[in-house]
Amino acid sequence: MDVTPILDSLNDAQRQAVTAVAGPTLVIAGAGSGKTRVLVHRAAWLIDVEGVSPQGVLAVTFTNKAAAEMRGRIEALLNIPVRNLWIGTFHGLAHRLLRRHWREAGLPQNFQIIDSDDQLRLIKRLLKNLEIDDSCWVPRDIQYFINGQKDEGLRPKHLNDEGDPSRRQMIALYQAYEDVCERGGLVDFAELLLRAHELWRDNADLLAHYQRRFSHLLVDEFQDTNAIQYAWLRLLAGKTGIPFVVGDDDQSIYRWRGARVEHIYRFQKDFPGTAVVKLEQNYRSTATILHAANSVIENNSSRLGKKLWTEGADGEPIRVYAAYNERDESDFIIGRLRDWIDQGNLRAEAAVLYRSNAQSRVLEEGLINAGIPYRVYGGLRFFERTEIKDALAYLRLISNRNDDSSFERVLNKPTRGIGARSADMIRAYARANACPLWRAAGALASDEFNGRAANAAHEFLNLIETLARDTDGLDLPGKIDHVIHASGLIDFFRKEKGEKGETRIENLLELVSAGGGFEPDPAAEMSPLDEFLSHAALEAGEGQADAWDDCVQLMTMHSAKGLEFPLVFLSGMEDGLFPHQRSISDPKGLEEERRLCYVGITRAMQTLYVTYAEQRRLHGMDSFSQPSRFVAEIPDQYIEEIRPKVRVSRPTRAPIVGRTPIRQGSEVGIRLGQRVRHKKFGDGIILNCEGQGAHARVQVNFEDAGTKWLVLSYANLDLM
DNA sequence: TACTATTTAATTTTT
DNA sequence: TTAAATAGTA
Repeated sequence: MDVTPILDSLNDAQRQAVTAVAGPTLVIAGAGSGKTRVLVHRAAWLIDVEGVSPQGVLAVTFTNKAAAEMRGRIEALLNIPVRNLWIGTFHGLAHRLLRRHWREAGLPQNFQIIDSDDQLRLIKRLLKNLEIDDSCWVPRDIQYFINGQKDEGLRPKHLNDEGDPSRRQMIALYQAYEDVCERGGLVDFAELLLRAHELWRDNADLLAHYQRRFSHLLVDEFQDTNAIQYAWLRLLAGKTGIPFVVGDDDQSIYRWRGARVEHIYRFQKDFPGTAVVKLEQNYRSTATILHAANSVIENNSSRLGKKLWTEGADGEPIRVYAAYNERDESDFIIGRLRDWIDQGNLRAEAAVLYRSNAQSRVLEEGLINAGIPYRVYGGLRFFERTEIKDALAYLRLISNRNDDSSFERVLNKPTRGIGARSADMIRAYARANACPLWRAAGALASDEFNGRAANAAHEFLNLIETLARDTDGLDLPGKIDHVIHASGLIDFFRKEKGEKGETRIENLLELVSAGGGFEPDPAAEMSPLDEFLSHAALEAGEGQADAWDDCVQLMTMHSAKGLEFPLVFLSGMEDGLFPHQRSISDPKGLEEERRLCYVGITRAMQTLYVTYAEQRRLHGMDSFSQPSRFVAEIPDQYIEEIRPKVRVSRPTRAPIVGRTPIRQGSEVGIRLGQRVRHKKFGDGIILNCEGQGAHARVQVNFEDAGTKWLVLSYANLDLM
């Protein structure tokens, strides 16, 4: 057996990982250390050298993109298409299992997946139904609560209110939400994972079957697994399955989404005899950039510990620019981008990263003015557009009349005279009789509604029935085409003025061709339509098109994870913005921000600029800020400071040490997040600043007295 | 029912 | 500031 193609291109550590003996393996793969390569080559090694059947390998990732890339690369390496090899996202694989074993999972055969937007709407509707004030019970918070519990594997029955009435309410809402999903045959993202876990947990035979089948489990981005995903993996691994997990504890940036870095720390305990391989050699960045990254991340306490290094050159210093304000910052970045482009480089090889999406605005304005093409990552995706979701809702109703979520969405879209009043009555009836909206509408239409409303309701019910009948024999694109026309959606959007309606219609037509291009799995135990609908929920499509154009890349640091660019700008590096205000006081939150910074720095291959603004217009008010503490964590020797050419003279701010009283009429020591004491209101935190000199005001959130705006020169605040 | 005024709040995002 | 959601009006 010639193993050259599999091992040739690997370094020692990578080779050690790829050829690890058949036992649990934990690969700590630093940024740019060839993580995917190791995973791909490991799969090839198992199949080609160890003689493991492709059937016996399960590879799990977080994104569809990663899954597709892995499959492609494995096939390229082995030079054969590997069917039977299960590669997919956690959600995709869970979905596959649930479709296959819907009975055991306690689901209807035609269950449908709802995305987070559907979920939120469903919760809002639920609150309205139960007549709960949604200003008191914020739908988003409830959604967060429900998903958080599911991520931990907890059902309402597992939860205890601990005597806390608000918690009791949350649990009750969770239960009510579950009931609605159950009735409508709806499954949300977290539910996919939870159900798949319960499926195995409660069906020993089934579990045994899959345990026998999958001898090797390959896991990507292991640091991002949540409790239920990890539990699912451990169930599958059982006593004999061999997990091979790859991750980087320093790049864990999704704690707020349920990801638990701790899994990477406890892996060795859960799987005794684990071989640990560290990949620290970096093939992406200059030594200077790596030194900077290492220095920053060293400030985190809980780490496995790892130091990136390269055989490459030191490269350029990291350039730090202290801008006067956000406009100045943007001008500076654009100037450098210009130079870059003028030197004959590709625009697409430059990326401007920021902490939060709102920061893209100023940059975009500047880029437009400068006539530099750019692309912002992370917009609305195809299957998330309203018009597409409307069309999908019709299709879902055709497949399942009990889908309340879809029913509600299109009941009066286009308007057909079913106003808020009629809709309320339908909801009330459905609630009183614990039946789907569909049945409620039918009952009311032929019974209680007066002429006009009854007509409208009948019209809607008939429309759906007719659509179902008329599309019965059609193929998928035919069905979609018929539905978007016959439902009146096309006409509805045609009336929308401006270009908007036109785009919407184009998108709807695009949906038809998406249906045409969709290849249903012949082995699937469901209709191509249902399969397409699931696919739409599970794979929302590309964010923004034009990826092939040569554009400067604008994105958040989160979305930059996994990418690399020769030229990178980290913008808005200010305390309060990054680290973000909301994470700053929580040590765990701060460490995660620091990891995010580490991710940001390690995106850069050759040139890295770090910029911050001393003054920034935030939420319509000017505020002052200090450079991000992360900037100070980069040793001076790697930094070259660039000062603005023209400085507007303004008071300098002294470093804050101890309790410095604020001098009248000056903003010395003021920064967002600063703790202050007021003689009447007590202790608080500065949220915002405005104006200068005698007019300077600050907004302070007092622990007891709430949030107040104070004029600095009168307030006599003490810094804490 | 559609349009307009007002209020409110303001990370990060994939499935 | 501004986007989105809600309330009010024609």
